[in-house]
Formats: sequence, structure tokens, C-alpha cells
Amino acid sequence: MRASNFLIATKKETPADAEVISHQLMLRAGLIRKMASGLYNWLPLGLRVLRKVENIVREEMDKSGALEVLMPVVQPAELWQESRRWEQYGPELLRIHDRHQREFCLGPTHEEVITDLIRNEISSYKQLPANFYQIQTKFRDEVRPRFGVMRSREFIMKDAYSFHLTQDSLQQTYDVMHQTYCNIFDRIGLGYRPVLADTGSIGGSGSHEFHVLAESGEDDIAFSSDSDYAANVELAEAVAPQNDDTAEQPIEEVATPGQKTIDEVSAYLKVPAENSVKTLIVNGICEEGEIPPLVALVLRGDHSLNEIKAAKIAEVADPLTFADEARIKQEIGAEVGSLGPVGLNITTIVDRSAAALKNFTCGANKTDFHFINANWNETTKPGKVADLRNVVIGDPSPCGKGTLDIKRGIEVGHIFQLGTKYSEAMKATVLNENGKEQTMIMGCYGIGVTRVVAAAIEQNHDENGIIWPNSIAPFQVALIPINMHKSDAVKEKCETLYTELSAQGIDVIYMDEAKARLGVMLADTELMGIPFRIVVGDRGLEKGAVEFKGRRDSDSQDVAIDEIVSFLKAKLA
RNA sequence: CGGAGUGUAGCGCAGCCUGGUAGCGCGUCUGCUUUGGGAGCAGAAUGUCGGGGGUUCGAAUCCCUCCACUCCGACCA
Repeated sequence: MRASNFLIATKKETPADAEVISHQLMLRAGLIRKMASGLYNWLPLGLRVLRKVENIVREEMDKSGALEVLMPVVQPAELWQESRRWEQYGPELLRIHDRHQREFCLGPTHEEVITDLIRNEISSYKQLPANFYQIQTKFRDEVRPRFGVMRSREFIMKDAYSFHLTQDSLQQTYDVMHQTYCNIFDRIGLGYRPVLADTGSIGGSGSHEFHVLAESGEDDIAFSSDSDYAANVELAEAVAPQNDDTAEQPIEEVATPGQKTIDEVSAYLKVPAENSVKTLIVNGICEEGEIPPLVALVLRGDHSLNEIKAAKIAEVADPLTFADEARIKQEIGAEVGSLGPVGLNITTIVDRSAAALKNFTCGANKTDFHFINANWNETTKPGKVADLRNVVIGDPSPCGKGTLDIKRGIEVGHIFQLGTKYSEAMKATVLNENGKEQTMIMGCYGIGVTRVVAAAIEQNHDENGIIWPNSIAPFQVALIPINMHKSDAVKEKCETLYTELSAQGIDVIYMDEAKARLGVMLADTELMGIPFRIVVGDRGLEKGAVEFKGRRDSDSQDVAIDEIVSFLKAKLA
């Protein structure tokens, strides 16, 4: 590609509303432009990267045996009503209607459409297993789009859906997809980890997320120091601690005027936060229309509540909601800053770590009073003991080996074993060997294609700009002439090199604008992240050489003119 | 939805408090010079000051209202 025929839309200044580095660099390098909140135009340079990611994903999916399809972005409401997600999904689902006032939505995902398609096309167990994928635009009306294309409203996703007769078959395809995802991210050249994950609103059982590790990630990932164990903190199990065999002391009530938070109380009473408990009151489960019962969740003072774990407990409403403060005061008789499990007569769920405490500090259920040396007994019933908290750095790993560290990750892929959630609701069945109708078992597998582009930048950049992995670089080589308008030798050599490199199938951006300044061309191609560059100047040509520099190299090196093509081919191999 | 903030040239911003008819830097265009790391000089184009309403002789500036965008929180694959 000649720069004179291309749109190089670089900027010196960082746009004001870009927070994370990938967003800033994508704007500055001229990959994307914002249209509206969470909606982006992809410029030619950005689109080249996007297409390279798509192609890798497509090739590896094809290799796995999955078949590509293309499903509509606009989907009829009836399908979503059938799966009940029309009611369940909430305002993130953008609902529209056509000129006949028929209801539709913009697809945030395609379980309904694929299930509908397949229930009509597949009728025999002999056609199973089957796996279909597409690379398609999704729309989710995010509450708060941010970080550029990392969390945008419209984005491109590769989504695949598999259909099976048995759980074993699903597990096989799931394992193949797991490996395919590793192949994809390996080929792109990203530092990533598969981690155990929660299934969220899609539903189902087994699930792994694929995370690109980067500071700006929105998820916390827990890793074992001594094994392959990795899990999203949402899911990572906090194992029960050893029981403390300290002798129990007599309980004592103390005044704590105005001290509400754990920090305030522990500073005031000079007791460590890890030897106190906090009591959170949430709404319990109830029939529709009833007033929910109050449920107390008790955690160690220095731990934080994991809302996903809490919501999965049978007695607790899902999704988790905190009880109204006025109602707490009325029914328990104390302000939220002075609550505790002693003598509390509502359903109480105690975290494993809190349950292991002896002689702990807690609220006295009397405003401005706390207990010290509380212990679990008949009046302070531990109720149900459960895993309620987020793991913290240094916790023992649930795999039994090593301790946990926590790092930030960007979720670029997610694979689920859906089971029969959609196939049952939508009656997607096949006839089995016995001629009986059987509901198909499903899996689904997503990759955020646009998000991969941003994640790659988060992981690969320096003060001069983007550093693309070779696999997805918009151009592999930048060809830069010096004073081309004054030197026929430079011009001729560049034209020849451009033709030769292009003939070898190498993606070259040839900076052919005669009067462009060297500094600008160097800065632009660095910002754009082109992995390799060749500078051609009279000085070098006199020695029979051109200058080569890799994007990460600190210095350039001279390479003989005759050898530069094969030299580059070796670098790109 | 709650809290905070911003909207002025293509981009980044000043001006607003204290009303007097809009400016700086980058970019763009023309010419000359320059050319081994974001050039210099001279000239030029570009604004319904987010929209609407009000106060005033006069509003970018003060008041009301609507909209858009951003950040924090809640929520979410």
C-alpha cells in the first residue's frame, strides 16, 4: 500500500475522553473514530487489524470442524419470548419495532436464533454433534460504555453454538473449543490465561474465560503460585481456615459512640479488623409480591462480600439486593454500623473465615455499642456456614497447592456448557437411536473480536505507540525513503523494493509522499505499530545498504540491498 | 438510576467569576526556504460559542430548560 493512496490519520494530541492506553492509541494512530457513546467508525488502518484477527479466528474455527453461518442482527421478539429472556434481559436488550409495529431486538447474542435455526434443520441424532459459528456485529445497550472498543455498545463477536445428544459429546466439543481458543490466542501472540468462570446470565454449568492479562482489565483473576489453577475472583473458592483453638473469653459489651465502619471500630477499640466481623443485611428469597425476609451475611472485618457467591445461596434473593436501611433499623433496632450476629433472630449465613473466629468483635445490635470477645454458641448461632467472600492475595489456593495471587485481566473469550436451557425452552429435539424425541444439549463459545484488538494494544505498546504482534499488524513493514524528491537513486530503489516485497506477499506501507519529513514518517509508523521498517537513504545506498529496525529494537542495522528481501522474509517467518 | 463534571474552529484548550460582539496551540490551504527524528518565515480559510427560551441597549459570559458526552457508583458477557 502506498501512503499516498491510504488514509494515515495520526494525531499528536491525545483525545480528552480516552482513559486507557489502548483507546488513546487507537484514536491517535487512526484506527477508530467515535460516532456516539459506545459506537465507533473503523478507519482503514483499524479495519486491516480487525480483519487479520477475524481471519485467524475463522481459520482456527474451520480447523476445529465448526461450520460458519451468518445470522441476522435484528431478531424477532417471539424467539426471545420463547426463551423467556425477553423479560429477563432488561434494558441492555435494545428493543425496536418495524413499520407494522412488530417487535424486534438488536441481537446481543444469538442463542435463540441458532436454536431456532437448528431445531428446524437437524432432526436426527445421526447429525450430531454439530458446531456452528459466525463472526457478527452484536449490540448491547451498555449502562456505561467505556475504554473505547473494549466495552462498546456495538462490537464484533465470534460466537459458536454446539449441539449434542450426550453430556460426553458436549464435553468433547468443549475441550476442542478450549484448545482452539488456545491456538487462536497463541497464533495472535497474546499473553493470556484460561480461567474458571461464572456463567452469568447466559446460564449453564461448566465455563472458562480467556483473559489477556493487563493492568487495565476489568476483571480480577486469582492464580495459584504452584499450579495451573486460575479462576475469576467472582468464582474463586475461599477455602475454610484451620480452626482456632484459643480459649474463649467472656463476652463484653462496650460503647462505641459514632463508630460505624470496621476501620473506625477497630481503630477505636484497638482490635485488628481480621478479628472482627461485619454483618450485612440483604433481602431473602420470597414469592412474587411478598415482602422479602431479611437475611444476615456475616464476614470477617477485613474481607469483602462476593455478591455472586451470596446470590447463589438458596435463602438469598438472586440477584443480590441490600435491605433498606430504615427497615433494618425498625426490625433489628440498631443502625447498620452496630449490627452483629449475637442474638440476631433472622436467617444468618456466616462466611467460613468468620465462622472460624474466636473472641471476635462485632456490633451489639444496639446503636453505638459493640461486643468484644464474642463467640459462636447458642445465642450467637453461626446458622449456615458458606463461602461468601472474595479471595484475597495470599489465601491458600483451592486446588490445594500454593497460595493465590490476583491480577487484572481483559475477558476476550468465554466458553460455556449451556446444557438444555435453550433447547428445552425452545423444544430443540432430535430423534435418538430408539426413535424417541430427545432434547439436544448445547454449548456456546464466544470471542470478542473487537476487544482482542484493544487487548493486544494494552499488552503491546511503548511511549512511541502501538507495537503490533506480527500476526495482526495492519502492515508488516514500513518502507521509508529519505529525500526521495531529491534523489533518483532513493526513489528507484524504493519503488523496486516496494514491488519486490509486495510480490512476496508481504504487507508493506510505502511512505511515498515525496516531501514528507523523515521525523514525521518515523513517528507515524512507530505510532501505528508497524513491526519492521526499512529506511532508504543516499548515505546507505552508497554503501550498498538500507537500514532495518524492528519496532522493539533500540538501534537500526544496515542490511545489504541484495539481501533485504530474504532478510525480511526470515524475520516474518 | 444516584453523584460529579464538560460542551467555544477538524483536534486540544483559554475566555465565563466581573456582559461590550471570540482567541491560543496543533492540524489544513498557498508561496518561499529547509530536509537523517514531529521544520522556519510570510500569508489564508474555518465558529449558528450544544439546542431552545428568558433578563438586558447589548449574552460565549447571568437565569431557566432540554440535549449530548465524560468520570465515580449501582448494573452487566
